[in-house]
Amino acid sequence: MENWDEIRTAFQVARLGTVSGAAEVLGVHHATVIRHIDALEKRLGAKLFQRHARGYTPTESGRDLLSVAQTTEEQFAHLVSRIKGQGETVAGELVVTSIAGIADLLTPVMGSFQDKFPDVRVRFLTDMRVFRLDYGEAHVAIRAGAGPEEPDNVVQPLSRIKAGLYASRSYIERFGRPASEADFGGHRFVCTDAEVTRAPFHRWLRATVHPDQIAYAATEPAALELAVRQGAGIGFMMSFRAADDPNLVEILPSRPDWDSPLRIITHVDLHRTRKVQAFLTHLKDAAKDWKSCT
Amino acid sequence: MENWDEIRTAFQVARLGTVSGAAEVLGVHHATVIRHIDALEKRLGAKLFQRHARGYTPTESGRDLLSVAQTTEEQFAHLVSRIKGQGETVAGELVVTSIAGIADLLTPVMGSFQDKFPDVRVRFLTDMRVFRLDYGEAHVAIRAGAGPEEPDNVVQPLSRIKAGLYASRSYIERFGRPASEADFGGHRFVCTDAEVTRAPFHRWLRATVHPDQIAYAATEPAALELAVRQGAGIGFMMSFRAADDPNLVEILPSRPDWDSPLRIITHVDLHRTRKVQAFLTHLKDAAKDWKSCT
DNA sequence: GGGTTCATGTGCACAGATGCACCAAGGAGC
DNA sequence: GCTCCTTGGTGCATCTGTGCACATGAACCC
Repeated sequence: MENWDEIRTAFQVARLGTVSGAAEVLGVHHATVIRHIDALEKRLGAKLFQRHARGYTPTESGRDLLSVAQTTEEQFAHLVSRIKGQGETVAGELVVTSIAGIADLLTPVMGSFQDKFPDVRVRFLTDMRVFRLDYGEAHVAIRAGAGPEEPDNVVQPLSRIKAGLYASRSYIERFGRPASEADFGGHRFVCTDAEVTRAPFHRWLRATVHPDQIAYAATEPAALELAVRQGAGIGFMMSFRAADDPNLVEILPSRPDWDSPLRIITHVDLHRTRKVQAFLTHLKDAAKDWKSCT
Repeated sequence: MENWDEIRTAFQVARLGTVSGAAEVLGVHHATVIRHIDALEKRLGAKLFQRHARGYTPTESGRDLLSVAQTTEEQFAHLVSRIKGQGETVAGELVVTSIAGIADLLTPVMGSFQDKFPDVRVRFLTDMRVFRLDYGEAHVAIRAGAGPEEPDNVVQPLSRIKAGLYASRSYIERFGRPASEADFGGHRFVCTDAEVTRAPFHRWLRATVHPDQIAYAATEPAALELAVRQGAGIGFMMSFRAADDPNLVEILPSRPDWDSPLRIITHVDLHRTRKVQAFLTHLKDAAKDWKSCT
């Protein structure tokens, strides 16, 4: 069955009983209504209406169409009101994606957001690959570093994640503690395995120490972190993750160029919706409390 | 929500994920699809799809539309198959109307028809007023006499209802039995009250006997019949109704010009359907068995 | 019974929707 | 890194569908 508009026209004729009445409701000329009915009946090969001087009386088929189209109209009306209201309410699915490293920071934010808006179902996706906002994979992405800013995306700065150079007490007991950058000779380091890394502190580390000094390399950030904690070498960690571990010693004072700027990225189509705006506001509020760690 | 076709277009885009695919399925140019989506989103004030190089990905609203339109398409498909098959099956409602006088004859016909086609719901309407086929009030009408044949109606002869001139034995005991038409003087007659009657035997009676001889007149055919049975006078009765009453005596041999020709009338739009045809065949078969009474 | 009103039906002119051609851009595969 | 292919986007010519005017017929009211 092609041409749903003709069904809609026939529906109004069946409901009102006259072509003229249907034409007025539909906002078209009554000639159009007649032509729609004629075309529909011709294609169906069956009469939907009995024509007479007082109007159109639906046949059995016409009454069948009436009841089906009646529910269709109601369904569509509900659909429209849902869609129109959808931008105005804070409900439904909210998909947030970020790098795995800051999941600790974001999870409580998600939780309190859901407390505030119970109708929201949060999906928090962390994966190695970068989720694509323009494919509709997520509403909001939180990313680090200065990534490519695609034209369809809205980018907002969130906060700066401070990274520090740490070593475990067990490492210091074995290899000593370098007093400064000049004292790095002979020390062992932990660094990401990837040659090209976007993290500024890892770029700094690769530029500063000799490649042979990198005793432990891994692709997984969590693995690197564990290596530092277990004394495999001196390495970078997020300050907020190292802060509560008394076994870790900060080797050098933190430098601003090690910081990773966090950015909030939303697709321009979704950025305007109240749901996304509510989450952005909530996220920025929560980020103020991160100051102690950044 | 006006313009159901745009919803249908959006449905196919959401289902297939690409504008080109939807255009092919819908049999239109892909530019048309784009314009439909744009118009729909503009009117809704919400994005239904995220556009990207690999196609259109439905948003939350788009997925909502998808599921609603999915069921709509299925409903319409069912509707179409019902309507297309409706002319081919013998089921649903069958509305038959006739004059009250032959309800005795028709009721068993209805019963056996329903036995043969259990899916048919029969409505047998008898009323003083003439039901109008062109208003869809009935599928089949059985009428007597030579009525007006409207252009939209299909008229078929059914059979002839024989009428006879009867008197009760009690009447004959009191007033004697006329041997012939010439012997009618001094006798009492029962006739319809209406000056203009379409029944041929009543026209004959009014033309034959003096008005003063009409001792009993009524508008209701059943009342006239009862009057004859009770001995109020000599009067016409349907032969099939008088045959099984031993108390009634036929005064004159039946004449062909007293017969009422029965006609089957159907609306031209409904005449072709299998349901009506099945009933007409069944009715004509049954009418052959009426021969004994006609 | 005649005028009035409201209904459907149809020829014609126009406009908005459609199709076409072409362009641009992003993946996929080599 | 290259080309090929698929997909979306847009200006322009065309055509189908729409609106208008008018005709026609039936029912209703005075």
